[in-house]
Amino acid sequence: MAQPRKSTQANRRRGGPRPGVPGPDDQARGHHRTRQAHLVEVAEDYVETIADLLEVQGEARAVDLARRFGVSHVTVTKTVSRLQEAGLVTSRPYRAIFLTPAGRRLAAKCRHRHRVVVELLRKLGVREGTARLDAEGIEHHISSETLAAFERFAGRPAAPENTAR
Amino acid sequence: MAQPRKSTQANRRRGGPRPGVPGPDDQARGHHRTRQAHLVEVAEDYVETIADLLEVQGEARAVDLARRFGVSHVTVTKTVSRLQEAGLVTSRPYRAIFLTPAGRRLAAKCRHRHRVVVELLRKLGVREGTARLDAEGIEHHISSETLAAFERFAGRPAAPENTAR
DNA sequence: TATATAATTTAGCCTGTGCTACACTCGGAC
DNA sequence: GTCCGAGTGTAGCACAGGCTAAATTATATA
Repeated sequence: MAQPRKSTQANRRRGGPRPGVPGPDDQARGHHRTRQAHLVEVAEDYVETIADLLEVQGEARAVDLARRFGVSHVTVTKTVSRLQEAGLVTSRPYRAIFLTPAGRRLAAKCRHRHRVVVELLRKLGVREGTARLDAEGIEHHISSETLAAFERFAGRPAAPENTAR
Repeated sequence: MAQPRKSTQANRRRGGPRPGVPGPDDQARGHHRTRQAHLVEVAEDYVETIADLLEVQGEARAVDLARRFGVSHVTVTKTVSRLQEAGLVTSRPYRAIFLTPAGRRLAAKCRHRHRVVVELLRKLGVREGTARLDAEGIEHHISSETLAAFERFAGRPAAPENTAR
């Protein structure tokens, strides 16, 4: 009932064999996004979508966002009020939702990043629809360094066969 | 106090001008990951890390996972018990955590995907450390089609100038 | 003007993921 | 054989982000 235990626990305690493990700390830094960063993702998705709606139909309503995100309007309302506290959007009772300057800045940044990701995927041969879908998930996890790399690649003559541009 | 409203609501009701909007439904499909898929992400992160630990030190303990993820052991315990219910891991009180066959399969898949993403980023000129960090976020959001595209690119003579391979 | 309908708000519930504090086991060392 | 400390478990809290149901408001139209 206590087979594979002995050695390892002692090892850990004495700082035993930890060959090529990434190391507890920098791994933690990477994964620490798990919770905190999720809030950022949500914020980014919202401001991006709100910006879209504002552009297309002049205003963004909770019900529009709910349809876009596939959630109930109640969920949207709660999230929007959090974003309002964060200073990204403005909303008054029974009125549409608009972006603050900070919200507009964030939206612009997200949009650009989103476009870059889509273009990269397209250049790699991913179909339009899939590219858009995947980009929505990927875009939130791209550092500025990676974004720059994507821009370099996407903004180029591209791969041999896709010379069509 | 009610300027930009009149027209738009009427428009929406009558199915008015919705120029190039992605359309409520397919957008929703894309964003619907927001909640449900987060569970998948967590599961993937856990099995991947557990697989790592098993390989390196023969067993995975809650405290190791907690250190890796930068969370408390309590959080790990709760998540692990959920994963156990999902049939991905096994764990007995005061004992180490192991993977079920399903967990091993998932871990293998994630690992491969992770490696592909890192390689792609490297080929695009992203530094090793950044590539690993970004890959952790990106890997959960790439479809099989995109994965295939990444593999094609990462496993090829690469771009014109990088003909070194 | 009155009313019907769509949108919004509010209240209340659930689950996931995080925490601290405290109790308990297990294994190794004395 | 006991005891100490690291690792685990449990209780209880907070908050994000889902939901339904019921009440309220705004707008367009009859």
